[in-house]
Amino acid sequence: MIPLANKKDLKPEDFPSDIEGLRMTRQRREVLAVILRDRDHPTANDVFRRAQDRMPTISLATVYNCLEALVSHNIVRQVNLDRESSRYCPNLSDHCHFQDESSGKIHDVVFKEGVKLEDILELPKGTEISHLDISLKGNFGNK
Amino acid sequence: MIPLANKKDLKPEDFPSDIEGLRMTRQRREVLAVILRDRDHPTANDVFRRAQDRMPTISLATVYNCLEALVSHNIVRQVNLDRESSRYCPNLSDHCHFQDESSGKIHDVVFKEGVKLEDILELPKGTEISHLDISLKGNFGNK
DNA sequence: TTTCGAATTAGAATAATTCCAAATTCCGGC
DNA sequence: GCCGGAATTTGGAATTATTCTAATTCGAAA
Repeated sequence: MIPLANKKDLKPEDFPSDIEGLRMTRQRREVLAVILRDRDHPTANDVFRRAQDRMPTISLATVYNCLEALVSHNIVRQVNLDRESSRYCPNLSDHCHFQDESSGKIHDVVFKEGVKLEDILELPKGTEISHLDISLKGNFGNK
Repeated sequence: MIPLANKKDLKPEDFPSDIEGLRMTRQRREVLAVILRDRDHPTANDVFRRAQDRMPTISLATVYNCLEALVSHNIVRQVNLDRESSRYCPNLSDHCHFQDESSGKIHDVVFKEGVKLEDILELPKGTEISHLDISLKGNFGNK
């Protein structure tokens, strides 16, 4: 179900040649590897700089192309907080994002067991949800 | 608590000279009046075009300035969906946003009675939430 | 009425992202 | 292995929303 979620140390060249119907090119492997390795919700530009370590000729446009391909094939998730640049996240399970205001860092937060949207929101009957985005900002108590 | 939420038909010139500690200039009144009148979550540019009807000399920069002043004084709320331009909303009560994928229109959705965040999310004890954003995308069933 | 800080303005600047057209790579069939 | 068409990559230009800047205007208080 989340085939790649735990493959933190898989080398790019070991990825299968096709993931979720997406042909894995050299660049796409590299971009994906960066996102799986450093799970700190990097921006496109972060990914670009990191990918350059192993692939100095990769271009920013390609990073954007790869990210869009990976996102549209549900291999990685795009995270938007306010008007900041998009960030990318290899965690595909249902979760939301908490931004610590003192560090700016983003943490994944999961739902409590058994929570369903219909229990929380007044939605017209029959409403179909295709995307859900929850983001929080605040501070951890122990500070 | 939500002093302006229902003042749909208040004329700009009738606004008090100070709202939530913000001095109400001619331009700020006009911008606020537009947001209170048309509750369709306009973008800054929408607000600009509408404000020009009654105030042809207002500038886009001013609209941005006014919006930022109104938002930071908690008089209107800024709504960000994905990477689209920010939208503005006079509804200050706790609610979230549902974007109908077929029309693009945005609807307010409220929480069910008594729902609390701590009941829904696995948050480290003591976490303080300063901002919460929930947005949904999908379709109404009856279509 | 004068004054002074705040607000407004037009236009330039910025930043993230997308677009474009050319060059390269990939892959199946010969 | 070689060829052709399709997909991908690339650098740079273009776009878009928003912010910045510096000059001007406004407006409340003295």
